[in-house]
Amino acid sequence: MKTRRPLADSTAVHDQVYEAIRQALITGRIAPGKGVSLRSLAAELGVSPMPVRDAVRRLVAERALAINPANKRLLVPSLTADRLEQLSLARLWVEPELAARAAARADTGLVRQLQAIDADLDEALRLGDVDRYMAANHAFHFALYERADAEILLAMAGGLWLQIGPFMRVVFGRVGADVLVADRHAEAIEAVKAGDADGARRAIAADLSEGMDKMRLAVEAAA
Amino acid sequence: MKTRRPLADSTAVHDQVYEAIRQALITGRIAPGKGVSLRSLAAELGVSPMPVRDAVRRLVAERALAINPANKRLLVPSLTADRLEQLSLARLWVEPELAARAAARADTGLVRQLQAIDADLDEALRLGDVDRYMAANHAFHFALYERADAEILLAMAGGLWLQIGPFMRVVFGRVGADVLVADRHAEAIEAVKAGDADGARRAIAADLSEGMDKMRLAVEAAA
DNA sequence: GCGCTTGCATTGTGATCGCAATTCAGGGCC
DNA sequence: GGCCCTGAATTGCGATCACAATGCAAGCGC
Repeated sequence: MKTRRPLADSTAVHDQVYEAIRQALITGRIAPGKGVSLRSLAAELGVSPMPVRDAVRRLVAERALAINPANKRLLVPSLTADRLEQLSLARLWVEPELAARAAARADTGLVRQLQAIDADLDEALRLGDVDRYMAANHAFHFALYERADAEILLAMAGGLWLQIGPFMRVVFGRVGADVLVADRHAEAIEAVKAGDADGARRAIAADLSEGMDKMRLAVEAAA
Repeated sequence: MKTRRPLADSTAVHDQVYEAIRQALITGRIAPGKGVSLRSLAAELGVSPMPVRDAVRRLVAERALAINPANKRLLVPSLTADRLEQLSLARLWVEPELAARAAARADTGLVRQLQAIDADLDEALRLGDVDRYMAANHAFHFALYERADAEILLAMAGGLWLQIGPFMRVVFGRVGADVLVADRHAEAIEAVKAGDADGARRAIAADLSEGMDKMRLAVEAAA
């Protein structure tokens, strides 16, 4: 337990903690609205409260976690229609923009990479493996977005996905993953292959738009 | 030095530190590209390194500070044309959107508030008080945006202003504040008064667009 | 005189401790 | 039986210490 790690060779502990909590949030393992605590998280992850504090600060700054202003206690933000609407709007702006830039900078390597991820995604869908589907979907979008060479916009998109994560889990829990997909990815790949920026923008916008509509319905149904 | 504060009555220390560093960044008191350290900041602010760590984590998450990936040391992000372009794009999307929503929800109280701030802004301009001008400009925009009742978009706008802060200082250092203003604020106020969402959107978009163009020129001139 | 190396100062990270405040359960009182 | 009050446990915040690693500069060797 007390083994001191040589700090520089691998990622810092607070980064690992950050990733762990992030994944737990995205996959919905921590229920929205529920309260958490530094010490409980630390115990659960087998680390001291210190790196958890650092990770939590980051997550709060990214609005993936919230602080009850009265008692200053941590809690997972609740899923509201209002939040979803704002997140949808923001995603529908940034992500098509990133897709358009990426398409303009694409090469055959990217196309092959996207095709491979999309194949994996279809496989996950066929098997009904929700976790794998979500991972592949994330991988697909961000493999594309990274090519946009737009650090700030990319970070914005990452933050939005982090906040939208819990909503996705709600959708999958209600309607199943299969209804979510109406393959706009192939459309996007074609646009990328052709270097068609506007085509990629439209494909990604359509992809998001459909997904967010499903989430909206699921959230409304939950209320 | 060791006086323990009753924590609940006022804001926490790490929040005060956050605000202090934030202001220092926005007003350009810490030069971009320069390195800072937790202990030096702590000493400068007269607090222990601990709350500085918390504040810095937040600022890094908001990309107002950066970490040199090699030595993990802190530094103020440099001003590049690429960063400015992305920030401009993002601002030109969120802020007009916020303005439009605010205009739809406005009342006479907001109008009076905006008029008062704008008067203060003009006064600052007349006196050549750059700090006061920047504070008033910030106050004007966010008094409006807060009325949009869109927490997430508002936070996004806040993060963008924080990142754009150093650029503003560069502009003022080069061309002076007076050339920045071509009073779109009056135009915005009129739209708000009339509840004209699209008018407010256009006015704010024009305001930003002109300001960002000035910054672009200043940054290009610096290279 | 110049380059390299060694030693010290500084840096970020993590652990541990103390404090104030809130939360919650239990038990006594009416 | 229901209400309140009290005490223990939990929580977030801040301070201090320890440690590995990097940066920097003085001093040695050539």
